[in-house]
Amino acid sequence: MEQKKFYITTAIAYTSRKPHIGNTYEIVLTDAIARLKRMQGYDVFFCTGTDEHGQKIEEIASAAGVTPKAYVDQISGQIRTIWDTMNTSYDYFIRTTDDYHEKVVQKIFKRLYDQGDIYKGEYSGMYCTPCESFWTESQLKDGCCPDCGRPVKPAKEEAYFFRMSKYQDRLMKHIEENPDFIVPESRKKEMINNFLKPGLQDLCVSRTSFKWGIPVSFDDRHVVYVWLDALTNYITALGYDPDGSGENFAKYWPADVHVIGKDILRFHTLYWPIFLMALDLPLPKQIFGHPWMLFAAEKMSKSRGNVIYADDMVRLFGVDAVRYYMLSAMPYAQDGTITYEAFIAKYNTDLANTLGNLVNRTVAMANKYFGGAILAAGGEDPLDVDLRETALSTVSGVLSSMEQYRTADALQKIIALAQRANKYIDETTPWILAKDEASLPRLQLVLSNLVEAIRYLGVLLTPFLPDTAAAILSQIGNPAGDLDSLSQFGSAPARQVGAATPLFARLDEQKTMERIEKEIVEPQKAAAAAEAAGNAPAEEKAEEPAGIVHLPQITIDDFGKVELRVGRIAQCEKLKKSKKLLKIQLEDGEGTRQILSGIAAWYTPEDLIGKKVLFVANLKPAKLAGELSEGMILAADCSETEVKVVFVDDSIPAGATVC
RNA sequence: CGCGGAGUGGAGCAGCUCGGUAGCUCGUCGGGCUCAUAACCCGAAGGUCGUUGGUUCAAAUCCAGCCUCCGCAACCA
Repeated sequence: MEQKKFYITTAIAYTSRKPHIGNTYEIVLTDAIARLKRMQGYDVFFCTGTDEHGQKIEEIASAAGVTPKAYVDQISGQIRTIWDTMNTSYDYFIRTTDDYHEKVVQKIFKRLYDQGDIYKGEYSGMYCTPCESFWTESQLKDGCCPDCGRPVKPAKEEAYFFRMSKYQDRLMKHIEENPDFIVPESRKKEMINNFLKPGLQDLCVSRTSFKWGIPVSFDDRHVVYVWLDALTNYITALGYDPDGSGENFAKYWPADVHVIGKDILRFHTLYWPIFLMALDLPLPKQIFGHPWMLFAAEKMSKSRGNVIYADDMVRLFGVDAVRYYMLSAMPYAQDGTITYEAFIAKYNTDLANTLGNLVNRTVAMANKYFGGAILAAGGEDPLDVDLRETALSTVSGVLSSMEQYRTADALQKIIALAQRANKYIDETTPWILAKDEASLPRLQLVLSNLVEAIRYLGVLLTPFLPDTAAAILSQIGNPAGDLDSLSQFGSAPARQVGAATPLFARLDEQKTMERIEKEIVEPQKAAAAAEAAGNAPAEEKAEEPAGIVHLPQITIDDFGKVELRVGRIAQCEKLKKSKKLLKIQLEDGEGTRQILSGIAAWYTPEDLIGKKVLFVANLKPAKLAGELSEGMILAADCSETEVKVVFVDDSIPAGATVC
């Protein structure tokens, strides 16, 4: 019998830091899909791993005083530990620093170069000489290097580029002909309208400005840059080799689905298929862009102090409780949220009250009334029939929801079956049946039906909550646990149930919140404080620090280079093409000059016209949104979300110098 | 007019493809039960489905405009 194969992947996790619970969602989601596919008889290959190269890692490692390799070894290990803690059943864990991967990426690069898809060109950007770093304009802070605060200058760097345009039409056609290639639907439109229609830019695929990467085999000043390295993990993990691939590659490629975060959809739906076309390989069947898990409606970020880590949650609540929240509380296409309160509520309602209590009360009754003996399910009372029908339709419902990877729908249906079973208990009132000798046969049948319904729950929960499912099946006497056994309600034979052991202890909200505060939040705050005090690794470098950032000292001469003057805002209008920019005509004492300022979120033109402000008069003009900007108006960053312009007294004439 | 998404009882979501009594979970109120983890079951209150107009016998659902949020892209000088 030939088994159908199913190749499923997560994105590989970047090893710059420990992943938070939002990052962990992806592996759990993918795991649930993979486990169900295995139950359905597929030969599943489930691949995950870590993405370990790049400038950022090089910098973090050097700040921490370790080699990049030592650093990524540590983080990759940490990530793998979390994946294991989450009880995920990946078949292969790839690292982009694996010898095999590096070797094949080099071969791929060479091949693409030889066949003309990769060419040598120039990458231009802003360069900070002391730091030896390129920055894009948007990364600059006040026009200076975001790292050291020193000025940058436009510079060019030799780089290799991939000719995206060549394959664009083929890709467009593929997307049109395969409506399920990109899901959800809304993401597909975004990709087509934003990138494909305007025309794809050629992609920079090498760098010379850092070393921590895979060297280009024929030009060792260059390392392979990000995506050509990272994306190819999906095929190198299977043993792909341009000169002859391994068995797994032949067996499993193309991927059936790449599960990824919506933020990297562009790379997976545009660049990756094009790379594959260039290599003359089949494209993956589907890219599934899942939404983000947010903490109380904000993107999780360590600097905001709102990070939740999966392993902390598992330590307090158990792995299946965390898996359950992720899989049941996340909407399909929109971002979902996690709060401790919501977590506790969901845990109590579904896991403790509905599911756990159902199993507990049923098993307790079976033991109490019949010493744990259970017969095969059956009965034709309308109540029995309804329970049976609900159980059977739950099976098909769960499977069809999962066809679209709708785990929340699937779990909701499973819980609904548990609710139906709880209701069946109320309807059949076993405790009354137990009082009359004559109704004991009926009682036995009722309990058998209940135990059978619980068996359905156990089997159906297996992909989502593997440990809990096993515990349920064990408590009801280890009946068959495969999907086929669900085709007939009552197929499980007579047996003995075990002891009634609660599956999920109910949580007291107040006490639990106190415990979370003490065991998760406080240690995290302490760690953050220690880090702010400066004795922690510079792990946080790329993100905005919590306190005031001081730049290096400058001399009076340095300051003298800045021409600060007072100007009067004569005219001001909103730029239609921009959300942030205001176009200002400024009287500078000699005439007027045009300045663009990114303060549209806080000021309307009326607020500003006639006001006097400070501006930098000798800033090199730049083009913003196609408009010339000849200077910069000074404003104060009051908080992350508020900016205030520094107005000056009206008695100061326009053109006056500030020193 | 860059592209896309969202706006449904106090909270979180489903329904919209294929128009026809607005559904689920939590919360609130009332009732029932006692096998069970103060759990379970039933009932009730609570929504003119962002707004304005249009199509239709009929619109949460289709069409157009507007308002408010969000994401992507872009340019916070």
